[in-house]
Amino acid sequence: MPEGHTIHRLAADHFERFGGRAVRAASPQGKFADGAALVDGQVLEAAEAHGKHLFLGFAATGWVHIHLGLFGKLGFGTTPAPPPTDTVRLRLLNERHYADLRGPTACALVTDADKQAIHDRLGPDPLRADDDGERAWRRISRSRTSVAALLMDQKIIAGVGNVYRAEVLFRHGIDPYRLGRDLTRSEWDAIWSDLVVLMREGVRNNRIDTVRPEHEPEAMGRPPRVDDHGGEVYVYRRAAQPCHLCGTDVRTAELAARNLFWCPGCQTR
DNA sequence: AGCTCATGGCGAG
DNA sequence: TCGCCCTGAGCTG
Repeated sequence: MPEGHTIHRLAADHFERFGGRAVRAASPQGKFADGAALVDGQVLEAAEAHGKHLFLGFAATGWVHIHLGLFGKLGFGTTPAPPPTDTVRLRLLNERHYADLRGPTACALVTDADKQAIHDRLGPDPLRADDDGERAWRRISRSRTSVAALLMDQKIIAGVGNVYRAEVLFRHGIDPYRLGRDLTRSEWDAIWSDLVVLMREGVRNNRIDTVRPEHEPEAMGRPPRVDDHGGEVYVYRRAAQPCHLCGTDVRTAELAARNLFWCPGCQTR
């Protein structure tokens, strides 16, 4: 269950384990049997992420395009690899490592042109060094859509998911129902640069932590918090619990078939 | 055993 | 806006 930080981390993890050498590839589940057969024995030459899309580059074969969707998972292990279960869409293997892909929305061989078309339809990614928030701002500043919906739109900005959306809006005190065109330039600049910092830290730690040091439970005089999804957050999945800062109950609502979380006490701008 | 829910996204209408 | 696709964990019974 990934946001962009997970995918960038997976790209680096793949290259570290499999880069520059021939890999064995198989599709125990069968849905990628043809692709796996073409990749089998090829050298992994690149691993790249844009938003939630992962690309594994094999010179003779092209790119394996992977999108995990909501349920997909990639798990690494060291050899000897156990027999794959029947849901493994793709297993990569070398002398030392294996990687099992399960439940992806997409796993397909694509050409350079196909890959470029995917880049072209995605917005700037806070984790890509050459990207900046300019293109996103142009669309946001003209949009009558809520900033909450815009942040989840991968054509506008790539890699942000439901957790980063909720948390970055909290950190900037912004009401999620504000319209894009009502955002100020300086508010957007602050959101973008904050996402760069938060998501880089997400890649490093392989989890989403958004709580500022001065708001950590210890600093607030509260007992350490046990979190059920692996990171320290302000509002995500904390519906009806008191806000860490103001004590107001965190609210939740459905927006475009996803759960939105925010603090009505803090997010008033 | 069956249900619900989850850090996503696509295409049909 | 809705239905649909993909998997697995954590309930309930």
